Amino acid sequence: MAQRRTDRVTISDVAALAGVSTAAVSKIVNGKGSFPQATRDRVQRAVVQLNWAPSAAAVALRGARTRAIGMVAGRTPDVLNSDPHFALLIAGIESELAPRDHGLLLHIVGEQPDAAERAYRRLATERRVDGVILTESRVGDPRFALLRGLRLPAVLVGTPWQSDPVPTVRAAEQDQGMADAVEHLVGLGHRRIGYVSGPEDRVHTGRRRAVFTEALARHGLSPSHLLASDFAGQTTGSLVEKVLATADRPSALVLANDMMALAALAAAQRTGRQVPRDLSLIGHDDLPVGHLLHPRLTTVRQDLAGLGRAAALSVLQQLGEEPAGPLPEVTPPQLVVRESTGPAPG
Amino acid sequence: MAQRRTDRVTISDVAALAGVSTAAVSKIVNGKGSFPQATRDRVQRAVVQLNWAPSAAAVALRGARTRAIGMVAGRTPDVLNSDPHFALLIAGIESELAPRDHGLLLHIVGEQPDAAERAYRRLATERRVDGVILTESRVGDPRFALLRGLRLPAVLVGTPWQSDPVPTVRAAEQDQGMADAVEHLVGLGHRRIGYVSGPEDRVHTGRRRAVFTEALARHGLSPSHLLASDFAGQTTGSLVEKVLATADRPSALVLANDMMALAALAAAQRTGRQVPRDLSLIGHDDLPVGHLLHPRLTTVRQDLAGLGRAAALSVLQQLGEEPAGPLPEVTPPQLVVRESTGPAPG
DNA sequence: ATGAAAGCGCTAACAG
DNA sequence: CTGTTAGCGCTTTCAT
Repeated sequence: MAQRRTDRVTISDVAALAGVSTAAVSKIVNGKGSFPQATRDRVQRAVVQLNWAPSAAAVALRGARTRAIGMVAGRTPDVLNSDPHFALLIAGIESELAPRDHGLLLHIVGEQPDAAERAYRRLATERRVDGVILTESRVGDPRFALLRGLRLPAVLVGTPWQSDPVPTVRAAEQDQGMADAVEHLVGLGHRRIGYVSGPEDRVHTGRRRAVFTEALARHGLSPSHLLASDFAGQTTGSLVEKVLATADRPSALVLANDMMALAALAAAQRTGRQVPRDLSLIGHDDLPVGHLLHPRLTTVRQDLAGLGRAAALSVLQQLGEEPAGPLPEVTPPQLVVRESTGPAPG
Repeated sequence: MAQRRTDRVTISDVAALAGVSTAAVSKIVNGKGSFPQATRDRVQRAVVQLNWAPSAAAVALRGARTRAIGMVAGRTPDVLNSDPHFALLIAGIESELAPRDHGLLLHIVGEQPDAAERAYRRLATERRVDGVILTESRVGDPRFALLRGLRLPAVLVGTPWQSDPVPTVRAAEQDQGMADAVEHLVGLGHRRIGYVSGPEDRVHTGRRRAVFTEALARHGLSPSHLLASDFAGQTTGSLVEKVLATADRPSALVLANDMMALAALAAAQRTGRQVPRDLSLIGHDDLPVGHLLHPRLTTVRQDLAGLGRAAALSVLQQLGEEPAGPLPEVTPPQLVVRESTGPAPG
């Protein structure tokens, strides 16, 4: 009796144990043909007993589907870390991929533009993934063209740079949250309201600032300050410290994300201001950290997990893995009033 | 002339264009045989022109190597988010995998124990990855046995539960940071020092608490409080608020990570205490957020990126993808004194 | 209803 | 030095 290598159990081992052909095993496991219950049971038992599962490589080679989705984060570790919205997004993505037996192949590359491009290119040419999820839409984003050339299905989470070059998932009423934030502040009597934006190359940066400005304009107001920061909390901190030291300082500040708001809060405390007594603060995203601050952060909540779920489903639909149909609703950005906003001072 | 499908360029296309056999292409691309420069050039040109790269699936099927490493995070999205140390770790891992052309396949599953097990099992049986990186060593961790049964190479980042059941990467002098933290506090005159620990099922929880207690004992002191919290900042916040309301409250608190310290800081402020005047606080990990707080957080820095790098290299060595040899040094945990610690009150 | 056989794209033996 | 060939593990016609 021939001694097979004990490693690597294959479909043939299962077939042998069940006393059927490999073709039968394949069909039964994939629910294809129609077999007598007895046969099906024998095969199922053999599968379990041998702890067998089809080799992903063989399946991929055969059918050209890898059952993996790619994601490339073009950020330095540090910045990635200080903007934890990624984690929420990824969790949402995974929650749809996992039950459908798809994996998420993650690449964190530096900020050099060609590093990201190389990563996408390899994902495509090596056929490691069936599709990719794009985040952090940028001005003049070169990835759409690249991915199209690579014929790699993709979804963008967020606002595309120009026309819809690639399927996109985003919340309806995208701008309402920011508009509400401004209303809230104005309603509290604030007149000197500033905005601290993130990196200029992000598409949403310009957009949110525009919404902010327009919302103020509806009250005959204009921004007291338009500060350009980045995602590094340090920058925001020193920027805000500087502004608070001036005579025409704002009584309220809206910031592009919660980590920046956290930095602003510290800056305020450092310069002896109290929040919200001397300065109101509104963040963006509603990251868990906002609850942990004192005062608790008023913020514009984004349904990051929902966006992740919708994005995953969207690629899956493009791949024909998921029946076409409307994507699940993503909850629109929504103002969550907590403790960091209050009446305008004196 | 036969019209090939325009899609999916394969090695045969390259071979045809270069006028050689597929074997020649394979060898030249992989630097195996020895060929005249002219041939090599023709092949290289064809590769570039066709934008070809070997199909990962075919290579994997052939060689049984997928060039991917797996990681399973058994956490709920929210908890994952509030403990961003993952991001730093992953960044470290990627920084070694990427240049060696390996991917990181990430699975975020819930906290149900069997979810993680299923994930590992599938990673192994479907042969989606060549090895895995384990984090968050737990008491009675069932993963070692599982992975061994699955014959899936693995490394653990952190302290194993018992004997070394699986290769492990960690810093030398693991306990020095915590010991220094206690020294620092005692040196500042603190006598009532408490510790707020994370989930009991983590191996490091008991260990760090023990080191804390021993370090105090060297000064004839014992912990004023030993609080058992979890990673949800909320829990820590209310725990700390409660303790601060008592008469025998601590004058200093050491916390199991920086997010918990952040929560403690807010709790202190909420109950009208000033840090560090009324209460000194020491965190753990040195996450970027610590810089952004006011006061800036004194913390025990962990070289998370270094751990990630070492872990990646360690699996790669097990796989024979990387020459055996000593792993890079991981910087030992180190006390970073900033502003959240000060002289004991009164 | 079930099995034999071809072939997905690649590489390692083996010929020439 | 270079090409032919076999086969990795699986699925899918096509026969039986």
